Amino acid sequence: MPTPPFPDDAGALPATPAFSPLYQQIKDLILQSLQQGEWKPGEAIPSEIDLAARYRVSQGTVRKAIDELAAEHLLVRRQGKGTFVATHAEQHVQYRFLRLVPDSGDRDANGPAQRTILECRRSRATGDIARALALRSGEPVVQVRRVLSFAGVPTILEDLWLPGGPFKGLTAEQMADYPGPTYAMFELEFGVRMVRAEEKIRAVAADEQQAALLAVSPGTPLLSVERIASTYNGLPMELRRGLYRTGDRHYRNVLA
Amino acid sequence: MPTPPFPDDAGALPATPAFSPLYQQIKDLILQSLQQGEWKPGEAIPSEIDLAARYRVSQGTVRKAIDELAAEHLLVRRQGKGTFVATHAEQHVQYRFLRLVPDSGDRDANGPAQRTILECRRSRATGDIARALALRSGEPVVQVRRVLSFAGVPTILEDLWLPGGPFKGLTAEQMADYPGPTYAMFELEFGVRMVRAEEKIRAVAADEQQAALLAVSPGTPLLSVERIASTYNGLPMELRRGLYRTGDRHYRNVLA
DNA sequence: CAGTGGTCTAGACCACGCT
DNA sequence: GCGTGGTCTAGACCACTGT
Repeated sequence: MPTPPFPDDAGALPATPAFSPLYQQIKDLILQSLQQGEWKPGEAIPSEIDLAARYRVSQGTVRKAIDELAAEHLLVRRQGKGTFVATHAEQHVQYRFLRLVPDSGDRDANGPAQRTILECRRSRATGDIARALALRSGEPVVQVRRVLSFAGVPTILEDLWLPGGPFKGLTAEQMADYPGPTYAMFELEFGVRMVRAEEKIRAVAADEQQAALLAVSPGTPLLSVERIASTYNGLPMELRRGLYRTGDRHYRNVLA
Repeated sequence: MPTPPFPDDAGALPATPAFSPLYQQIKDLILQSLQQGEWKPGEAIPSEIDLAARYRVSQGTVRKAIDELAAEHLLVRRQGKGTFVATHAEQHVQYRFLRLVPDSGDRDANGPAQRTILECRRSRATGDIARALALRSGEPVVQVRRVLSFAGVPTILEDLWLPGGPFKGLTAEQMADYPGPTYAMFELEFGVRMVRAEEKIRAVAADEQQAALLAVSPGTPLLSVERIASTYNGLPMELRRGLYRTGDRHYRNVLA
């Protein structure tokens, strides 16, 4: 199936050589299958040998493609068992996207966050929301406002905007009651897997309303975290604006 | 040279199998050469073929070791030229550790930062400084305070602590005058290459002195960024506490 | 035991950068 | 043209997981 990486057949010399290694083509094919839901989060994909046969390629080439996808956390290899589609529904990668940790470092000190849904309603995208979600102004979105508390202490105030199409039918109950990460619920209920995110972080002062919801004094410095999360194809599927109390917690980042 | 990955010779059954793949052993040997300065930042290391001969191993095994070191940004591969020791003295990786970017996104909008050194002196490690740098209380450190400005606007106020041994002789002039990243100067002048860093981020309010140095009103929310940077062997070689103005800039982070 | 991913090798050929 | 890293293959064997 994958064309061997020969120079183009047509006589016209291409401005871009458009050379793409075989393993890259295989990677794209696997990515396509993930995108189309041929293999769902948590499921095993076919063995390397099967994939090699399917794509008429050596096992080594498939291996290199899978290696890269595993490095990007789209797949997870498990020796002796197989290769699996990564999912947010795993104890072990639970907090891949939440960087706020207790100063003690012990993340599980006070268990999972309690969620309080303040609001969950359909609305229409304003200019900047639309821009962030690659929609047009006025297109339907789902808007959620919630507070996350740890050990009873309100710590994060978040607003979420989700594109109305893929998230049609999302309810406050779903947001509140699902046992596990919100992104795991998105996978299960809406078939949307968040794969990558970009965050912009600032320091801001709490206004009256924010202060009340987070039980701090107005003017308290808070971390403002704006996140755009995207799926396999790179299309943005969530805009999130959070305010983090950083009294006894901090945003942890590793530069490598 | 590298012992084949056979089970231990001794009869005692090991609690840890202590199995280490060949490429991992090669990786460690290369790392050791980097640590000992056999190849310096910016220089080329021997070709894969040479290394394969040196370690009595196939080229593929060396390749896998180098692949991982390149993924960790310790080495840089350049097709047709060779493999080089990574360095901070490169236009292209200039800002690998500075995550504060203009809201416009264009990092080079107002060129490199201007550095104002407020202080540069030898002192002795207090408890928490010592802990961060893996020293004992009272051991000598070099302490630097500086302001970074962009287009004339003071934006970052930083305190640096460096272990006194490796950084013996560091002067304010060196900190101020070196044309290029500070970490490049550390490589060149002190043979210390920063390889990894961990940051803890909080929101704080500017006090009187900080406000004056950053030309903002007291109480302005600022990003507090505490960084511990380490060398090849993982030993911490710098503690840095910065305060960032985030009026028209933000700390950018990618979650992948 | 069979099946999976993980390691190691050897060899052929390709793409790139330099001289 | 030569030397570098980059791709691709084929085959052997190891380590881990389940039956």
